[in-house]
Amino acid sequence: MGASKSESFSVEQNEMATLFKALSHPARIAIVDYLLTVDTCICGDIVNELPLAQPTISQHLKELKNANIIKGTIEGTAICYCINPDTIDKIENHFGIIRHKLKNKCC
Amino acid sequence: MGASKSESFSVEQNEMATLFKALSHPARIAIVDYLLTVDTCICGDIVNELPLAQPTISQHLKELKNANIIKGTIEGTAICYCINPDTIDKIENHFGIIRHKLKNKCC
DNA sequence: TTTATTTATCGTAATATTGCAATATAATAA
DNA sequence: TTATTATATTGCAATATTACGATAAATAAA
Repeated sequence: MGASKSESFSVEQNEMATLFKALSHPARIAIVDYLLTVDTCICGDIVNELPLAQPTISQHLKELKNANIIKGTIEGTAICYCINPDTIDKIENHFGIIRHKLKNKCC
Repeated sequence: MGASKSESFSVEQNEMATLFKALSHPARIAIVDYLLTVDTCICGDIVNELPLAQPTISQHLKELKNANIIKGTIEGTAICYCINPDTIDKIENHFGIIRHKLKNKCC
């Protein structure tokens, strides 16, 4: 094997797993961190900030975009990236539910 | 290649990526979900709840344990699992920081 | 048009993950 | 001791991820 048996789980479970997978690489965490340090949406100079080659960054950005964690808008030859607050809300909400359910537990 | 260049990123970035990786599989989300549906720590009958073989579940539990998302205490021949609220706090806090930083952004 | 700039895609090698049968380990019960 | 029960480990095949050089595509500037 090697492939996940994703069809065995609920849509919600797969959705959350997909979101977390998008955040499961230090380079992608670093990209999100960087997007948060600048005042406005930046026109992708992320390549200069991270110790990875341009095609690798492009690939990581694609994954973050596919997971709706970031948005990219074309600005001439460049692309402006920013974080999608809706997806952050979604994840926060997920942990809010976990936190609430944990209140009734023994630990 | 194939291996992550984790040494190129901060300890915090690697820590968060490791946490998210542990949650990046639907089976592991399902395990967390299940642990939240029962009133007390359950003595691992998770195998009966999920459509995966026992060694596969054991492997997923190991990954959740390594990431400190769940704790397991030996109870005779069985093991009682429960969610580690400290790690949930850690993740919630991470998104709290993101949320706070997003307040000053254009989007 | 030609050239430069920026980002995306292709191809591929190295490595990691997933899943499970078989087997091992550990604790309890008979 | 010898089962029995519950969980872990090993080994392996199938698949996915990561990284990057080479190259393509798209837009802007000269």
